[in-house]
Amino acid sequence: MQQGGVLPLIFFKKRRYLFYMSKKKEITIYDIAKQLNYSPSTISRALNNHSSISKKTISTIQNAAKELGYRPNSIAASLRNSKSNTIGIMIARINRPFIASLISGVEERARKAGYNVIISQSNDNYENELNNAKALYDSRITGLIASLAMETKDYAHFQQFVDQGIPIVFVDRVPQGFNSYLVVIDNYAAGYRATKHLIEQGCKRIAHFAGAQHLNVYQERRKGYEDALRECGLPVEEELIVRFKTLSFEEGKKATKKLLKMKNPPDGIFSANDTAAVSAIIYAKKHGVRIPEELAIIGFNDDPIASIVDPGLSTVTHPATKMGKISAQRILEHTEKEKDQSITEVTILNTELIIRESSQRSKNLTLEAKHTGQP
Amino acid sequence: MQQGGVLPLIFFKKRRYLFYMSKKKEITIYDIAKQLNYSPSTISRALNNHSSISKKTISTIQNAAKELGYRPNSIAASLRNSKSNTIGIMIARINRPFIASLISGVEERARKAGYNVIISQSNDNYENELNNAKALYDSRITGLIASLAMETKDYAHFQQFVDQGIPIVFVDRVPQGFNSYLVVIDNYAAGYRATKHLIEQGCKRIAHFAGAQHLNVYQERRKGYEDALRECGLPVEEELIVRFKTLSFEEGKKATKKLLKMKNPPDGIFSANDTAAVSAIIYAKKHGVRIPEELAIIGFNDDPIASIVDPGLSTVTHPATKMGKISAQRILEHTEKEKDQSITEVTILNTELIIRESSQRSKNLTLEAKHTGQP
DNA sequence: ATAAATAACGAAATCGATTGCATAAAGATT
DNA sequence: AATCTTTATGCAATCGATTTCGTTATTTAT
Repeated sequence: MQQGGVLPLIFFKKRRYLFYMSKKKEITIYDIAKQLNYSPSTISRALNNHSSISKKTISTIQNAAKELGYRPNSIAASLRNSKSNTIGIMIARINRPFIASLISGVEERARKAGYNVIISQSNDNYENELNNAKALYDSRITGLIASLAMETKDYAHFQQFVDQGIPIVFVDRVPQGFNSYLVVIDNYAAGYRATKHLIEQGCKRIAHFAGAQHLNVYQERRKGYEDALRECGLPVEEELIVRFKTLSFEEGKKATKKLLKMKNPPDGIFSANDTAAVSAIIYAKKHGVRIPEELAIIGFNDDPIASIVDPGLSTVTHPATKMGKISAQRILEHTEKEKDQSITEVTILNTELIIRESSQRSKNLTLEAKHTGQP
Repeated sequence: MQQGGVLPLIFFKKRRYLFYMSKKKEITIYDIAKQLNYSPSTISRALNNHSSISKKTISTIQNAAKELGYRPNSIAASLRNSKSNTIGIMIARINRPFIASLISGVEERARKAGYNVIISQSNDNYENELNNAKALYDSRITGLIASLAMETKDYAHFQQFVDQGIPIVFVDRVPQGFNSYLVVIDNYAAGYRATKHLIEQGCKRIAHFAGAQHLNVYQERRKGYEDALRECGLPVEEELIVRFKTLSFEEGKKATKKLLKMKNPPDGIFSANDTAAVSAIIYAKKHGVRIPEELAIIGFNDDPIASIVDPGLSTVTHPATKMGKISAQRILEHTEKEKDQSITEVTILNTELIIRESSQRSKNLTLEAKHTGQP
């Protein structure tokens, strides 16, 4: 749909003789050893500031290393140590705001500790997830950070990591009954609060855009929604719970259309993501339904579009970057302490309701508060 | 701003004895060799379908390998081959729609070829970029795909890759005068067309939100803008060219405010990105300026927010995913053919204007066309 | 002053896969 | 039958860093 053809141009520039001779020789600890008349063992130890090497020798060697342009070969070290200072990430899609921020957090924390980050995306396809698991395993990653593909219902492909003592951190979309680290938000509480908020705004018939129910995140959001209704004495009506496959823009439009056509249409929608919620706003607006007066809407994730759509979409913030950082942290700690993975440790992060105009019926927010932050 | 505290819970589950004994032993080619009474050489060759091994032996060995649960140790192979089947990515920030899609494209293409992808982000900081370059270099990546940090004006840290024959593909934000592969769009043409479009819509005083001018992308967009004006007999006025530092939402707001306050305010804006353009739409709307009638606006990138803001933002599409795929492809080809890098090969991708309501003065688009695709 | 302890460093094995060279056996050639 | 190929496989070195186990000096303790 976007982009067009490809116009390949070629510019020739002067060729440098160097390139045709050979690649510049890599300096190894053996080269340093020869140069300084030390053994490679000593060089290695000196470069790692080992205590058994005298300070003088250490500085001599480190200086020489710098002088010679020595660069450690981390692959060799990885082989010897049989681990690679690399954290693997398995997610469904990189180009989703939440995931991109998550990855960003992982990368930031990991790199600070001298780790590399390998990414792999499944496009929500189980088969891909399986292959990616193999590839990451074969790369001898130090730890795995994973958020399940939509299709994934079986977790056998994660066992290989456990068998090798490689820690796994599941984030957001997590499996059930699999020993690992979990980093999640309290989806139940968030769903509950979002729904409660709509009720407080006077909604009596609240619909729910529900995601695939075999995924913890969507199931829990729905449960929170239902319990909030029950607790406030409102009926849970099946016809108001729309089961989405992917919570896409298109699906959201269709769902909204169907809901608005009902003889007794809802006066509020809690959507399990922002994309569908925004499509509801746009569709409703287009068809003359006033938001939030006739239809109050709240989403989930606080994607950039939430603050841009008009009226601004109320939503639940997802501390994506922080989740990434914590996930990386779990791996690092685990590795440091050489813990085993026969325990499940759960980290639950707080979410926050962001109330914008799409659900605010009582008092009006100032216009200034409307578009905060930079999308 | 988002998220709150952390609630760490711990669930203990039954411990499995296995974990306390030892990690499951990894199967190597030596194990297979012993099992089948072949030499490791033969095992290695058989697993790689080497022609000098008989078909019978190959199938025997491959079956045994599967049976025993053999998993190749790619680190060992990397060491021996002194390259790692890994493509490194250096970008400013992962959580930008364009970049995330770019990475997605790289990952997809690379993984298909059995390559891993390591990411590193500089946060637009030169120092970080430098360190990331070192880290990636030390990881012995097969090739590098890089988009420059905002601060970067010196390219010496890329020379180490060249010296080792490691191909570099610069994408989008590319350096000048550095032998490498380039994958870019025609920013000049895009800027020209975007501006021309505004002129065709009747704009006489068109402002430009310009990005940092030492970066090719922003410089070229500006030049396209200026040449379009000149060609149509319109004056290029310095006071209408706003020099942004980061093209952020906040900056956009400030710039719009300033422009609208002028005694002779502009009737059109060509923004070098969507974020700033969207902020202009929102600010202008808020202050009663009619879009596009009084102020026509066009952005750049086609971020999701562009199709969500109301009125929809006209913009220039950036074939991000495709650029990523092509970049990966360049690395793969280079590696396959063992080319040298004393040539600069430029791939220029087409962009397309997407006309939405923010710039469409003459005929109205149908509402249906307004929100296409899923953001 | 002599045994004991410590400091500083080296030799060599190791991690696992790859590959140039050698070799043995079988087949082809004259 | 002797020579030459071809086919199929093994030997051993190699990639570069790490680490165990020694081996020397040198210092401390008795």
